[in-house]
Amino acid sequence: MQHPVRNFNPHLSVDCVVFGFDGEQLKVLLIERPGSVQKSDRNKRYKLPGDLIFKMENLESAAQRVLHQLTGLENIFLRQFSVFGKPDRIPEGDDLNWLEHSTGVDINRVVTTAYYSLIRIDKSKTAKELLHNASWHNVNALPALAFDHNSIIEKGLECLRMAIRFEPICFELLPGRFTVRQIQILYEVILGQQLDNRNFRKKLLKACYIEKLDEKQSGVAHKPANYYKFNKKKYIESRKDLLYYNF
Amino acid sequence: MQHPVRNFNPHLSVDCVVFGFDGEQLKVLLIERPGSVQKSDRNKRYKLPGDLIFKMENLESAAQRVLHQLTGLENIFLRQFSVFGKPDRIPEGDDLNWLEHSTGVDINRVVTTAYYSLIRIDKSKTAKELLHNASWHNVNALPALAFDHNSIIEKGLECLRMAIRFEPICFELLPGRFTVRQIQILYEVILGQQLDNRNFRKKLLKACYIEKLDEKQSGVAHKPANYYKFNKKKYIESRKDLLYYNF
DNA sequence: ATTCTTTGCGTATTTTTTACGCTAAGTTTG
DNA sequence: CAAACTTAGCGTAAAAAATACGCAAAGAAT
Repeated sequence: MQHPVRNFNPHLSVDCVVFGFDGEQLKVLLIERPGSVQKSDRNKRYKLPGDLIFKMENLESAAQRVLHQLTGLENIFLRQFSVFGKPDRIPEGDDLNWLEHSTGVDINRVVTTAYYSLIRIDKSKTAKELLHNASWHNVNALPALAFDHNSIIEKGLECLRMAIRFEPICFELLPGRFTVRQIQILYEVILGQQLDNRNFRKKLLKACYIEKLDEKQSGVAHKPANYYKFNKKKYIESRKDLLYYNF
Repeated sequence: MQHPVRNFNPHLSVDCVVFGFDGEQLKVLLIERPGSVQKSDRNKRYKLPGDLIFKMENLESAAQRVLHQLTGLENIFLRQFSVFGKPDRIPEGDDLNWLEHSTGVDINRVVTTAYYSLIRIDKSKTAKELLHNASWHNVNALPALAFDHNSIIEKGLECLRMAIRFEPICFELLPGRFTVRQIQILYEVILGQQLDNRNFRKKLLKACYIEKLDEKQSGVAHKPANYYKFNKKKYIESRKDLLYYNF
């Protein structure tokens, strides 16, 4: 990823917290920094996928570019959730050295715009990910990361948690067809709380944009579940005049 | 506001969408740009309060600084809601000229971090605001603003609207003591919808952090209403274990 | 054949929301 | 000074949603 230096804006970057769901746990995609990392950094060899942006590039385009290079996917679900711009967020020393060395620019401070991204783990091209030393990590058991990337993930998770309470964006994490249980586990993992399966089912299926398919699971060691799919069009329509507030 | 140029980071700014509530309408605080604005800009002479940030300054501190200078208030309620960083967001021509002239720096692109801020209109020092050519404008009838500031306000309003659905931050817009009706009107203005006064009251007063005071209105042409206050401590406590999700 | 797990339908109870009716307490009007 | 007007604030009845469970059914595993 050594681009011609003159095209980069050395002050601006994007970082992506890429969430994935393997059916059991919520995962985050991390990059292992190559090469010149010294001893003191041994326990910080992972970082978020991200990059400086080109001089004439949109922030969101930069995020899409990073993710496309990493996973091969296009039009990934992305949501900007915060900016991290403390003057000292890239501490002097190894991290700064590494960054200056790999970009070839003197850096005063880098402000990074953070996005979270939801992808279907099975869709992303594992080969590509491996090419970039990327790997999936359980969001509840992350290593110490470079820069302030642990804080970024934490905040991203908080925003995701907030978001799924009011819009069913978690379908972005599931395959096109899914069972009720799959969604329930996903909700349980993100919210960090067990839910009653019968009540969850009732609540979910009341939504007009969850459509029952004519397909069933097979090969599972219990009664096979029906598959459903998410109808985005109906969802958007149903939100047209939603009023709601709480104290 | 002509600071010594060398202390500024010419690539980074903050802009604040300052909301206020006058009892009837939601207002936004706008600055009238002084001096050298040419004819073609006549209809864009207003902008959001904002500034470039100092080289070693935190983003949020910069926002607080801008608002302190403007209103005289400290510890203002601030929430970062978005970054605006399109390469062309400050169009060439008059706007860029104005900015380059007033900062004395060649600017490639300025990424601005946008905050919305909630203040009690009566608390802000009107004299200071006038000193900075600031004035309150009805959020539903804004003039054409400089740069992309109209979009910034629009997005800020959207975020505020989203936020008040789940946390009662709108108390930041009201005086320390208030009547049920005042809050209701505020909700109606922000949500853009009329609400039934009896049901609104029930819903509001069920919240344990709304405390009835021993004071009543006087001098109104109808039955005087009781005053209430918002107990922040109780609010925070009550949120400790709130689980909630919707489809 | 028995056990085990999850599915998926159902029921009963409580809580919340919604849609109103109506009296009370003040000011303003005539 | 009484009547009109306005918002406050309590209440009720019906509908909808949330909660807490029971339980039979469909498969795989033993």
